[in-house]
Amino acid sequence: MQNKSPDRTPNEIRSARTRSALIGAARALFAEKGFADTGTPEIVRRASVTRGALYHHFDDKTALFRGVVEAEAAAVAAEIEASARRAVGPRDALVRGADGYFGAMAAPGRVRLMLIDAPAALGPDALSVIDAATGGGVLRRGLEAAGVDGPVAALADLLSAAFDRAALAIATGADAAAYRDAIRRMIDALAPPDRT
Amino acid sequence: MQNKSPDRTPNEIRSARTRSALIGAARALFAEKGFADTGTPEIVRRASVTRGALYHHFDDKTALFRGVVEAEAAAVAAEIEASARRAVGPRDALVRGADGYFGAMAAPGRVRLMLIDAPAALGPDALSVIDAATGGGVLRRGLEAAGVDGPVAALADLLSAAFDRAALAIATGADAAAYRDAIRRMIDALAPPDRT
DNA sequence: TTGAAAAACATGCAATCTGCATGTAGGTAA
DNA sequence: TTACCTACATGCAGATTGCATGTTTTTCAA
Repeated sequence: MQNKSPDRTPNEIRSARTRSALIGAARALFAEKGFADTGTPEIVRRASVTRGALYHHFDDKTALFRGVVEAEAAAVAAEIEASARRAVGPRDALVRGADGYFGAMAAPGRVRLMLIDAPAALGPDALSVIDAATGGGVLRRGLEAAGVDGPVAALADLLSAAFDRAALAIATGADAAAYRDAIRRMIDALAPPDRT
Repeated sequence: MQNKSPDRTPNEIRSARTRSALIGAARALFAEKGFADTGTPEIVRRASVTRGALYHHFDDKTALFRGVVEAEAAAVAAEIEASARRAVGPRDALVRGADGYFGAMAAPGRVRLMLIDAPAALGPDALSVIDAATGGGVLRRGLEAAGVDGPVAALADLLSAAFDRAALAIATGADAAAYRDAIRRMIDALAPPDRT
């Protein structure tokens, strides 16, 4: 991410530590018990911080959750791009990007955070903004690069929803192979293999 | 729905009235302000009922919400089946069913209730049960009837997710035509038109 | 018809939680 | 050193949830 430049002032270091402790504690508890069933007293207890510190760094409990989700989204996007970078062509990039996505979404609790609680707590618009800046954006560019015609933005959005549902299904114990196969089939249907 | 058979006992009538008033008031408020931001005092005020009556009929606030969502899901399923019934073949049934779905999801607040708040409040498993008994089930049978091979259950699930995302996008002001076109394209890709 | 039992509600309370307002300690800059 | 600012601590007010405990209708059998 960002290296701890040694010339940071003590206040900046303190703030970063507190913020990080809060994000970390909140991530763990939100992932385990859900956003609604986790109270701020429990979060600050786990972070070894007071509620005052929380409300100094974040507007409210939802803002803290937003911080958690943004960090998760950034991690997922990084893993997708890392996978896609190893691709040989645009269609291969889609397939490899999909692998990267599923690998990233296998992180414990991530499905609950990003796909279950985030839409309700942050609202669909805020979430789509985060998505566009991370996973959704690369998917759309991937479709365009693969030469898909038609309403590419809408197609990318729908395909993104299918990805999410697949990750959700796998996380809740469904047959992972079947869902990966189904996703592959969708990609093939939209971006014909013979095109690459 | 169900005709008021004249031989119902007064208690049954009273209970049904109270339940109905609660479901109706809750539906309106949950749709407008969301599940988390609606308190039970406000619900019972609108329903002209006391909180005691609420907790007599429902285990908790979440159970009331489940009642609302189940009613919504039943209404959506009914509209889908009504549309699909007019189809001439299995593939046409998919397309007409899609129209029915989008028509049903245009009901004010329904997207928020079913696609935003329900997953977080009821949990994905409870929601998938409701979905399987309503929209998801007909979609899967539709794909099977259309002769789709492969992991049909997974494909139906992913396609269902795409439908949901399209309804969400349209409800939040996206280009409806583009999303309907994208859905049509997905159906065409999975169930080739020449097959019918 | 009546009276006991059950169903359907009504009321009040205890435990929490959230957000903020106000107070304090440590850091910064002139 | 001093005045100010950032980062945090503490306490409080309002609201909410779920339940425990009354009260009022219905039911049903004698």
